[in-house]
Amino acid sequence: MSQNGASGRDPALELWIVLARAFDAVGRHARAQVTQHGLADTEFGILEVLYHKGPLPVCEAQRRILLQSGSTAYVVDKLEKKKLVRRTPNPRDKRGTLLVLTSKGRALMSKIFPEHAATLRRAMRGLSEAEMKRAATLVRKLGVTAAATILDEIPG
Amino acid sequence: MSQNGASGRDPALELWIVLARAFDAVGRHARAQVTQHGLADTEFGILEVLYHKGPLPVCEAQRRILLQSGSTAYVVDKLEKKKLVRRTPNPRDKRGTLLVLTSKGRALMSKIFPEHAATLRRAMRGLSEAEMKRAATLVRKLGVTAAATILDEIPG
DNA sequence: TTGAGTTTTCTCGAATTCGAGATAGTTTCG
DNA sequence: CGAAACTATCTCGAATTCGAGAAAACTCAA
Repeated sequence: MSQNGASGRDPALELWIVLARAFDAVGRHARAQVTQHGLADTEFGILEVLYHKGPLPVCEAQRRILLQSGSTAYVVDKLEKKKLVRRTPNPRDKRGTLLVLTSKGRALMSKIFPEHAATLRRAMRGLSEAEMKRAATLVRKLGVTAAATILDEIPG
Repeated sequence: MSQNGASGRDPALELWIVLARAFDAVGRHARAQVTQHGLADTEFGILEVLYHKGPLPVCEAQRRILLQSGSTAYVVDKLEKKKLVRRTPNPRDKRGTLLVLTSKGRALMSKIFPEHAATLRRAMRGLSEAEMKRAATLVRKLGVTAAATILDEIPG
């Protein structure tokens, strides 16, 4: 997303750079772990939502993993081929499709997820719990307000 | 990178999710701005380092934009075709190549960069300056320690 | 109820990124 | 010095992501 450079004295610029680096570094930990089990991080992302929330429409899962619809279809295809997820019609909305974890998928997640959580704790052990919470509060606020204004940019 | 879900009561998990969302949201602002000038964010990233640091070896620029070497070559090719950057031999190290901004590149950046900074300030106006600084301190610490332990993961 | 506007999902081609070499040059140190 | 290990860059094919439609279904106000 562009990092770098003469961040200098602009707090926004500096936060942006720092955010990108941290996201990248922590992401490498997460990716390395998940890859060991033959999953891409986006695949893991979908399995994780389903594991915790139960069956969901594709669009709902998509929102969580921050991919466009085309990419999501691609990832779901892969999960279906691996028999980790099944597409079923959505009775509530005939446009939609429900994603359901197969028992194979659930078994895999119950093995992987605890490892995943441990990996993240390890990756973040530079911060105390209190610091993590303070960081999360600030960064959440940042994300929420930034997301709320995305379309006000060069609007019409 | 996988976001989502039952973050629940694990501060590390929660911070990870929040980080991903914020990075995505702010990134959309940045990308939208830069795209208006016909640049991809990775292209902008390289121009920005050169703009602020002067000529640099490819590998140096690469470190800043968080891409692999193959992707970096691809991006530099595009910048060269657009006459924004020139590859020149590196007298210090005959393996390497120096990237130099052309005058066209410098002119472009002197126009775009201030806008870019303004865009980021706007994207982040949900936080006060003091909050940005506190966030940056925490997130920097997170990034630095996470980066320092990447290879200790499932090592040998 | 009808139709304009929105939402969900998928397809497809193009753009981007990765990752594994290959090559050439550098460094280290016995 | 010379071998081994490392670094910088590029190439190339494969994997991934995007983005723009298209088709079907839903919403809701007049």
